[in-house]
Amino acid sequence: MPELPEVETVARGLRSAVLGRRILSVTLGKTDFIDDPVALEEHLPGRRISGVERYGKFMLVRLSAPDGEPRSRVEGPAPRDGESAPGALLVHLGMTGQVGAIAAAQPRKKHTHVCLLLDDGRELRYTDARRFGRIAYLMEPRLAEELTRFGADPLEVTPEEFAARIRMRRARIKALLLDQSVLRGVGNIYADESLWRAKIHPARLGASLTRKQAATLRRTLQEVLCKAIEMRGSSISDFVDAAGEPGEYQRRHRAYGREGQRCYRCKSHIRRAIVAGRSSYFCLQCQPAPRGCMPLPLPLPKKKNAPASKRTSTRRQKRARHAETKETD
DNA sequence: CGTTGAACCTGTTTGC
DNA sequence: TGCAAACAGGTTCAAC
Repeated sequence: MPELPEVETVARGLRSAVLGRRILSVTLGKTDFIDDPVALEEHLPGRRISGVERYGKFMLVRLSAPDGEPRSRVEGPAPRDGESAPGALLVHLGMTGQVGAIAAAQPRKKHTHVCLLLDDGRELRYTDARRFGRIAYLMEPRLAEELTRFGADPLEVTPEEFAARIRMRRARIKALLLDQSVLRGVGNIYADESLWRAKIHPARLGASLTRKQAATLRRTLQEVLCKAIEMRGSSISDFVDAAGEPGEYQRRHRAYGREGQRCYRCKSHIRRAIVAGRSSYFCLQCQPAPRGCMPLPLPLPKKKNAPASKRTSTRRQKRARHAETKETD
């Protein structure tokens, strides 16, 4: 789940927690999700954390130039000391990645695979049970390259550019929203939430959106993302920020994860279907399906003896979620 | 160009 | 009660 708002929340937390700290040493656990583990061990010790930025769902932990070594002037324009320079740690949280700084003496949680000992006695730790995340140490030529494959920042994109990126495409709008080369940072939750608010069905083709709909979608997407950042992200299962605190935006969800519950606008029931290969939640009433995808089927067949008629009857509720969907506008 | 499905990985939920 | 299949979802890649 870490999408743009969650990553932004973590990045902010990290900024206030470890900015300016020097890395003394590196300890690694499993490394199959790290581009070049040896590079971490070789290049991080001695460097200071000079900045933490978010780029889509990535965090960029900027590192100051190594300062033990007298940087030779002849090698070209050396970056001003201390400022973002030659290298950065690219961190993607995947789905279960967590980062935070705590006293080095504290026992490490299970699945902690990267520990950076800092000069204040704490450790910056990366924990990721599923290891869907990614960590890479990249130096400037390659870093910039790496970032070129991403699309526009959803919070910065102009109405014109947004429309251009969506309305010329024949792919489904849901697929486009999730495509990091179209927009960087949107994931399943905020795609569904913005589509619900814009009253657009996820299976619509990008090219089928009117200018007005594209404009509306851009606006609802930005509203949803901004509000989510304000509320420190959505904690569906295990997201926590850099301080270990969960977010609150899950209380504002109107579509995501609400299958079978009533639509906040029209009181019909929220449905779920697989669109663009992902579970998608929407209100068929508010978000009319495009022609020819009427009964967009679910993941589906469990048994073949089920009396095919009672798909609307028994709906087991998740009471765990009940308390969370309450609202406080 | 687009879509689909598999694979990666493991904790949690669901089903029998 | 217990075990196993299903699920979850970000990203990439192969296949159609």
